[in-house]
Amino acid sequence: MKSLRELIEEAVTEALVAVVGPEGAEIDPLVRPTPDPQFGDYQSNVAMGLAKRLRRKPAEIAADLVAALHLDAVCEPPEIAGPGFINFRIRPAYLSEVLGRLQADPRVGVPLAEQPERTIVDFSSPNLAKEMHVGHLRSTIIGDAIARVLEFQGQDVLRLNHVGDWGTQFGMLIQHVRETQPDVLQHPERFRIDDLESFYREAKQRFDNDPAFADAARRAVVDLQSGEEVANRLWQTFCAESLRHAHEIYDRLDIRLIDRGESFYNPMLPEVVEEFLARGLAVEAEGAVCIFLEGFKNREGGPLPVIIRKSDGGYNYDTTDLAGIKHRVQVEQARRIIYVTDIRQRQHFDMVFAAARAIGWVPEGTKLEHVGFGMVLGPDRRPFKTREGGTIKLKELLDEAEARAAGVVEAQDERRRELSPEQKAEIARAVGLGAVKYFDLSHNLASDYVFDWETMLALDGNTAPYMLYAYARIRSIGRRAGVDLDALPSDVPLIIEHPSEVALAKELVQFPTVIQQVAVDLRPHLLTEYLYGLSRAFSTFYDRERGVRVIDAEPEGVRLSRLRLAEMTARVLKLGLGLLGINVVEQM
RNA sequence: GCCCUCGUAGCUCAGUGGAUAGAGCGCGGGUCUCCGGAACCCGAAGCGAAGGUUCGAUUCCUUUCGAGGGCACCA
Repeated sequence: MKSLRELIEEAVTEALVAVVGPEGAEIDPLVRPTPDPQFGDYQSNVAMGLAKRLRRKPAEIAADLVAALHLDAVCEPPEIAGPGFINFRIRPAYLSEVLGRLQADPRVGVPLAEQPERTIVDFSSPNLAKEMHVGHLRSTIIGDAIARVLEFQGQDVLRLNHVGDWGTQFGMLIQHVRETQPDVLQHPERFRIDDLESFYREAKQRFDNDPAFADAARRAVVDLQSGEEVANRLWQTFCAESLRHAHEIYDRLDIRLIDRGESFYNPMLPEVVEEFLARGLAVEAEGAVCIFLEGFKNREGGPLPVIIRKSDGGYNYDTTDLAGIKHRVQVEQARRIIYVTDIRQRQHFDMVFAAARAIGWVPEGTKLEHVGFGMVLGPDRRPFKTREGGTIKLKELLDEAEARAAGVVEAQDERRRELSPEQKAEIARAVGLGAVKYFDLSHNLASDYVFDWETMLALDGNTAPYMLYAYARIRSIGRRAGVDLDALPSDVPLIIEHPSEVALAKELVQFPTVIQQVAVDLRPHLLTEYLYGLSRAFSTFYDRERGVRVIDAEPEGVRLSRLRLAEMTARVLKLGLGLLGINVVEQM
């Protein structure tokens, strides 16, 4: 189904053809939402730009366009305002017709992809040598939300956890453990993530301060690569325990991921280098195999290469990522590959994408996209750390979120004292985890944000507690009205008359457009903005001064219509929050 | 030095080549005998700066100031 905006765009384009001739079809009709409801819902700004070209006054052109428009079923007669704006106001009758079609649709108008697009979302991707920490939060949350939106569209999504399970850090760990913890080899089952964390710290310190150990660590990497048994057993133990730990976090966050670490691509690395060399796209420079691409410069202004084989013969993440692209395109048949990492890696991905395209691995129309996000900052506006300067473990952060949320729930409950301890715990979990996710997703991707418990757990404003409360309260309307909102007839005649009903209806019909936009732009905060706006529209609808009666509305037809509007609002909230990875609760 | 991201209200954040730049918190004032006030209404207060393109720029371009980040064998 076409969106309102598309309908108007098509009509304006048709009018343009009528007014200026066939080339009118090529003109952007410049249809936009209006900045102010007094100007209607949409406006076309095309007349102003045409004035010079046609040597006529914009208002006259606008008048001709309006005369040629056929939108009677959708809009009130368009008005010309200001220097030549054409203003469109959607007819309430049209809104109720559209909503009437959506009320029986569990997808609320979001179309299912006719031709699912094979899509890979590469996200979370922790380094397996360490416990998951706050640095992994954003990729995990954002990647999951993006995957959920694309899955809801019916795309064929593969969620890949490109874990760091290879490289020098494992050499350090292996060597350190081999020297100091013979026990681990005998009893790998006793080995826990906490041990890994402290081993890593110790190993890192030795690596930085003891050249002999550093050498041994590098040799341990060689052992690992050459299949030496002890090194490999240790490596497998580390990886297994790390992944077990990571999936505890994922389960808690309700996130599914397929682990496919860097080591998966190891066998493909030599041929990546060979292929670039054979095609003449890579050359040896300073002992390393480099791809020099147009437009990338180093600090001295010289060329900046993609290094695919180091001078010591080893491979790095450029090589692995290139192998990854090749595999994902050729074996996985991906048509869209989305990398969710922090924005500092933007240049790396720009270069790797360019290299992959240069060698022809990426067919026309296949999209490689980097979703880069900003840092999580502490109250001091520095990268978020513990008071002692250590990293903040994800597990502890989630624990604290739930504990703090429990306090919020308790304070709410004091007004009513009707929730059981189990209910409170469930609500605290939903609110706490929801708060962390929602706060993250509601920020513009590229900007850093300050991690602030108070703001994210506030009951007012654009927060998870507010949204969850909004949902719970609407559900309670059903209970109080003695109606099962989920069992309303699927063809309730919708009466959209009061301004607050019109405003709410306009919000509801926008849902498919917003989902579409998030899927294209990969910006989850567009969805949080929308859901917040929807909640506010409902708030006005339900307000005793500005809104309408609902539970006790008369006659029955009006009451049913308004209950349906409430139900649809709840449904969109639940669906929308669900696409952000946030679970709702029926009571709060 | 080059490149990237970003500078919007006291604070935390949205936003658009178009008509008067929006929320939340905080602040000042007011309303409703309140379907669970997630109340509601009014008000003060802002596009870092300067140029340019444009009928129109907060948005695009240039310069400049400021913040953070990246810049050859870590990922």
